[in-house]
Amino acid sequence: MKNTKQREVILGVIDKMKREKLHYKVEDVYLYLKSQGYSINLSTIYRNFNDFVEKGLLLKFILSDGTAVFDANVFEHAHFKCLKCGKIEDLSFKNMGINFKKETLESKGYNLKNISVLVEGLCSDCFKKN
Amino acid sequence: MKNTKQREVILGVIDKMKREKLHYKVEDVYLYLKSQGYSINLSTIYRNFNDFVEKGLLLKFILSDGTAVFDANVFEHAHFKCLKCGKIEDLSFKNMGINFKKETLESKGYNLKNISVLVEGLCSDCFKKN
DNA sequence: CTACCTGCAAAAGGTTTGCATAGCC
DNA sequence: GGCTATGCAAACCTTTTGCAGGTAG
Repeated sequence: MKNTKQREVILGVIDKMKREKLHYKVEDVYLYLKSQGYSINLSTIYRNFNDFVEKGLLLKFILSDGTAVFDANVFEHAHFKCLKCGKIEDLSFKNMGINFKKETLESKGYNLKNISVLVEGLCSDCFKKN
Repeated sequence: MKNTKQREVILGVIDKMKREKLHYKVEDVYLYLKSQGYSINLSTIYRNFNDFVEKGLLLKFILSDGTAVFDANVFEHAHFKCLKCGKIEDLSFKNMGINFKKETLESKGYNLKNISVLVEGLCSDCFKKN
């Protein structure tokens, strides 16, 4: 993997995502970079983010509308998405009452690769306004 | 909602899905109906299946490749998808160690609409062949 | 120099939509 | 007859891909 200017900038975004617990779609990354004065091609973002997912630096999950979201928190956890304001938050498995018994499947010969838990609804702000 | 020939046929598919625990994408429904001698437009399948989801007769979830899958089992449960053969199976929350503490979020003012749990990996058959 | 990256434009794949026609009720 | 549903084609959106040119090592 070569050190290109684009990759450097993208790694900066990933770092920001990690520090600020942000959940970005490719489009979000693109717009954010644009706002910072960088013009990086969408394909480049797609390629790099997907590469970083494979490398385990990022986690990718799919919303109910089918679009992909990237998360720099790669520790196993769940997500909440507000259907009104679009906000996405991390939820810990423990707090949500999830204690995955992987053995249940593994003892039957299954090989698990990834687990995705998505909770959708209204966040408290949006629910109040209803 | 009117009783059309197409709707009747589609309800038949949903009944079959329920009895045989099938998980169909729109394309699957289309091909199945074709194999049975029916030629129903894809749009019609999309519109009807989405209507039935809203009515609570079907459940819809999204795979990691972004495509939608319909399930006639609307009882809260998780799904396993084999990344090699594509097979989809139901998993009970209980067996998987999931005991959703909805109150955790509800007590904070959230209003939950749906919870989607997707486990992906290799089923035992495919894992053996690896 | 060579392999890998990027930008661009086009393609792909799934899903939705506008419109005219058909068919329940 | 009026209103809903369907078929068809086109539009949409996100994501992927082929290719030509650019750049790091």
